Amino acid sequence: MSTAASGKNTLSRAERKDLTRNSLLQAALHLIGEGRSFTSLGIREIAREAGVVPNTFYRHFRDTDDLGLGLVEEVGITLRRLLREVRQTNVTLNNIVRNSVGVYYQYVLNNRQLFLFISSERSGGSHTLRQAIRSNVSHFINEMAQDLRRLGILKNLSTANLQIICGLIVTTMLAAATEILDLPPDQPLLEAEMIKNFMQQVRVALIGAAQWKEKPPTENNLKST
Amino acid sequence: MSTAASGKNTLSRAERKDLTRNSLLQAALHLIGEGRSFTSLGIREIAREAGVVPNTFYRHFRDTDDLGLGLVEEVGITLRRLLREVRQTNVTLNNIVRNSVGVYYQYVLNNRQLFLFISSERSGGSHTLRQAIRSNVSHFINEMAQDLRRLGILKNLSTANLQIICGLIVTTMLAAATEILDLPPDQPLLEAEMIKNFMQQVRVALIGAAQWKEKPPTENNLKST
DNA sequence: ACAAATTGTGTACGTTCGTACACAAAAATA
DNA sequence: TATTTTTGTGTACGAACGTACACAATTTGT
Repeated sequence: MSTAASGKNTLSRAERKDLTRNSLLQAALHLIGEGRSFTSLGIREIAREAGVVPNTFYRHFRDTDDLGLGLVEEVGITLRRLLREVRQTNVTLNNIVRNSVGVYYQYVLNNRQLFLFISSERSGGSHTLRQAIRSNVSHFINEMAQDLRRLGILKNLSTANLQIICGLIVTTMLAAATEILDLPPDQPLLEAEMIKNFMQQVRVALIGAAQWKEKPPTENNLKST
Repeated sequence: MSTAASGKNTLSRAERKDLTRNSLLQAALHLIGEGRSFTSLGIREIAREAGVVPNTFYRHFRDTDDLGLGLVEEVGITLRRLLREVRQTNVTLNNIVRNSVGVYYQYVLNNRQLFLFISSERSGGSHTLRQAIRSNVSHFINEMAQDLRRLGILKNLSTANLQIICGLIVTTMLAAATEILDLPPDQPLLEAEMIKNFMQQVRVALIGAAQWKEKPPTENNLKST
C-alpha cells in the first residue's frame, strides 16, 4: 500500500491536495464571475470563498499571480486542443473557419468566468500574467499558421506574412470574445448579431489575405517613407 | 475684482483647483508609468504621490473610478481631434491610412502612461471605466466610417459593413498599441518591426474590404447553420 | 511500528486603506 | 468691510490585508 487508495473511498494525499487547490481556483473564478477583477482579489478573499483559512493558500500558490498562472494554463491547454482538433478534421478553409469560430465561442460561453479572467489580464494586470497569456496567444498563432501551411491554404503568402494574418485573426477573435462577455448574459439576439459581425471581420481578413501579393510589382503603392 | 487674476501672479480659485486636480491626474499616470495597474491604485496612494493629503482627493473626485473617467476623456478628445484632422487633410485612402497610423503611434508613444492606462482598463477594470472607453471607441469607429463614406472610399460596402471594417481596423490598432507598449521602452528595432507588421494587417483588411461583395450570389459559401 | 513529511488550522502583528469630522486659510460675494 | 464658500490640512477609527509562527491531524516511507 504505497501510493493510491488503499481502502474504498479514501483519497491519497495528492488527490486531497488537488481538491483544495481546485477549490481555490474555482473560488477565484467565482469571484470574477460576480464582477470582481482578478487584479483586485486578495489571498484572504480567495481563501474565504474557498472555505479554507488564509494560510492554506500558501500551501498551493506563492501569491495571487501564481494562482493566475494556473488559470492561464488551464484555458491554454483546453482551447489549444479543441482548435487543433478542428483543423485536423477539416480540410477546406471555409470549414476550418466556421468550425473554429463555433468551437471557440462555445468554449468562451461555456467558460465565462475563465475567459473574463483572460480578457482582463491579457492587457491589464501584472507583468507575469500578461507574459503568460501572450505566450499562449503566440503559441496559438504559430499552430494555426503551421496547420494552414500544412493544408496548403494561402500558399501565396510567405511564412512571415502567414503569421501576420493569423495574428490578425486571433486578435480579432480575442477582441470579439471580450465584447461578447461584456454583454449582459442571456441576450441571444445581441450575441448572435455580434458573432455575425465578427465572422464578417474574419472573412474580410481572409479575403484580403488571399488577394495579397508578395512584393507587389505594380505601382508605387504604400511604400514606407 | 470679481473673477480673474487681480494683481500680478495670483491665480483665481478655479485655476488653483485645476492645478491640484491635474497634479492628481498626473500622479496616477506616474504610478501607472512605474508599472502599477490603475485598478490597484488607492486614494491615499495617489494623493501621496501628488503631494497632498488624502482628503483633498475628495474635493476633486468621488473615487478612483471618477479620476479614471477624467483620464479617458482627456485621451478621447485629443486623439479624436488628431485623427479627424488627418482625414480632413487627405483624400486618398493610402494617405489616410499611412498618416492615421503615424499620428496614432506618435500619440501612443508620446503619451505612454496615458495609453497604458487605456489599454489596461479597456478590458480590465471596473464596469464604469470599461463602458466609458468602449463608448469612445465606438465614437471613433463611427467618425471613421462617416469620413470614409464622405470621401467616397469603399463605396462597395453597405454602411453596416463599412462600420464592421472600421471596427476591425480600430481593434487592430488598439491591440497593436497594447503590444508595443509592453515592449521595454527604447527598443526602436523591435518597435519598427511591430509597426510594420501591424500596417500589413491593416492593409490586408482594406484589401479584403475592397474585394468584399455585398450579397455574394456565387455558391453556397458560408451560410450559417 | 515509528519517524518524517505534508496539509490545513488558529492566533497574532504591523501596515495600509477608505472615510468621517473639525478646522484654517484664502478667495468670492454682498 | 463683513460674511459665506471653497479648498486643503490634521487627526482618528475601524476594517481588511499579507504573512509569520506554532500546532494538530494524517498520510507516507522505512
